[in-house]
Amino acid sequence: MNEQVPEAMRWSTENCTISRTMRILGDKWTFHVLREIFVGVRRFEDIRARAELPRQVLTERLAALIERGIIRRHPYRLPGQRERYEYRLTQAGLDLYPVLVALIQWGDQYLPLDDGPPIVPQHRGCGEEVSVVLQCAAGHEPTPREVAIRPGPGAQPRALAG
Amino acid sequence: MNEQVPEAMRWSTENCTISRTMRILGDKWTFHVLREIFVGVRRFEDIRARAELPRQVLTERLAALIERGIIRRHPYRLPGQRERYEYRLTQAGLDLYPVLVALIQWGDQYLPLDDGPPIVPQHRGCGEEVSVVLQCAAGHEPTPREVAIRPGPGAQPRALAG
DNA sequence: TGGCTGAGTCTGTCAAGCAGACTTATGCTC
DNA sequence: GAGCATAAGTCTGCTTGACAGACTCAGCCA
Repeated sequence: MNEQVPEAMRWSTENCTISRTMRILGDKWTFHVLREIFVGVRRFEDIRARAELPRQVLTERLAALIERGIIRRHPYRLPGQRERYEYRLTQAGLDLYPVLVALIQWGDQYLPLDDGPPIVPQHRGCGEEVSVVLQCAAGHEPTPREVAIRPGPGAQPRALAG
Repeated sequence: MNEQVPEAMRWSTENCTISRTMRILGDKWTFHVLREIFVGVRRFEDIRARAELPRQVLTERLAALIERGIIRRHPYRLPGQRERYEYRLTQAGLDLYPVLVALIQWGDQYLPLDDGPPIVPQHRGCGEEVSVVLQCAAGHEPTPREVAIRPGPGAQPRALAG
C-alpha cells in the first residue's frame, strides 16, 4: 500500500463511460459504417460496396446502431422501383461528429499522405475546414498535457482495491 | 448514372483517414488500454487487472501501440526489486486526448448514469471540466448539422465508380 | 535454497469474421 | 403472365481471433 499505486487503481472500470461507449462503437467495422453514412452513403448495397465489409456483418452492425438510437431506417422509393430503406443519422448519431473529426484530425497529423488529406470536414456555411479543440469551462484551451482524467461523482470504488 | 448516386460513391475508401486510423485504434481493447494509461495506470499487471482483458491480448496491443508510436516503454525500479517497465504516452498518444474526450462527452450525454459521470476530464490549471468543441478555421463553432465531410486533395477515384 | 512477484508465453476451446452462393420481394419488359 | 433485374438480405463452411487457465522466467529476498 505504498504511494506507487496509482490513484486510479482504487476506482472500478465497470461503469466507465469509455467502456460503455466502446461497447457500442468499439469494433473494427462500426466506424466504417458510420463514416459511410456521414459522407452521405446511406443504402445497404452502397455501404457494403464502399466499406468492403461482409453483408452479414453490415446487417448486424446496422441493427445494433439502430437499436442504440444512432441511426434510423428511412423509407425511399426510386421512380419505377419498389420501396426500400436507407439509413440516416439521428441526433445522437450527428453528435458523434466531434469523435469523427477528432479521429480524422489525429490521422491527418500522424498518418499523413503525400497528396494531402483524402477527406476534409468542412463548415457548410463558410467552406472553411473544421477541427476540434479542447476547451475548459473557464474558456481556456488546454494542451493535452494540461488535461487530466479524474474520477467524477459516479465513480465506484473497486473491489480488491489497493 | 442518375443523381441518386451519392457523390461519395465516386471516391475510394482505400486511403481514407478514418480507415487508416481505425486500423490502429479500432478494436475492442485498444481504447481500454489507452484509457488506463491516460488515467495513470501504467504497469502491465495493473492494466490487465483493471481493464480485465486477457494477458495475451494486452501483450499484443501494447506491442502494436509501441510500434505505432503511441506509447513507449519506460524502465522503472521499485526499491528492493529488479528493473521493470511501464508504459507511457508519447506526444502522438497525448494527442489522442481530443478523441478520448469526445468519446467521454458523447457517452455522458447519451448513456448517462444516475450518479453522474464516473470520469471527468479536467484542466489541471484551473480545475474546470474540459470538453471538445467543433471549430472552423474562420472561428465559427458549427453544429454537427453544419459540418460536411468532403473529399480533399488526397482523395482517389474509385475503380468501378458510378 | 527455495519462494515470491511482475510480466509475460502456451494450450485447447469457442465465438466471430469471412467469401461466396443462395433467397426473397417487387417492379419492369415483352 | 413469364421471365428478368435488382436491393437487401440469409445460409454455409472455413479460418482467425478471443478467451481462461496453466505454465515459465528472471531477479530479489529470507
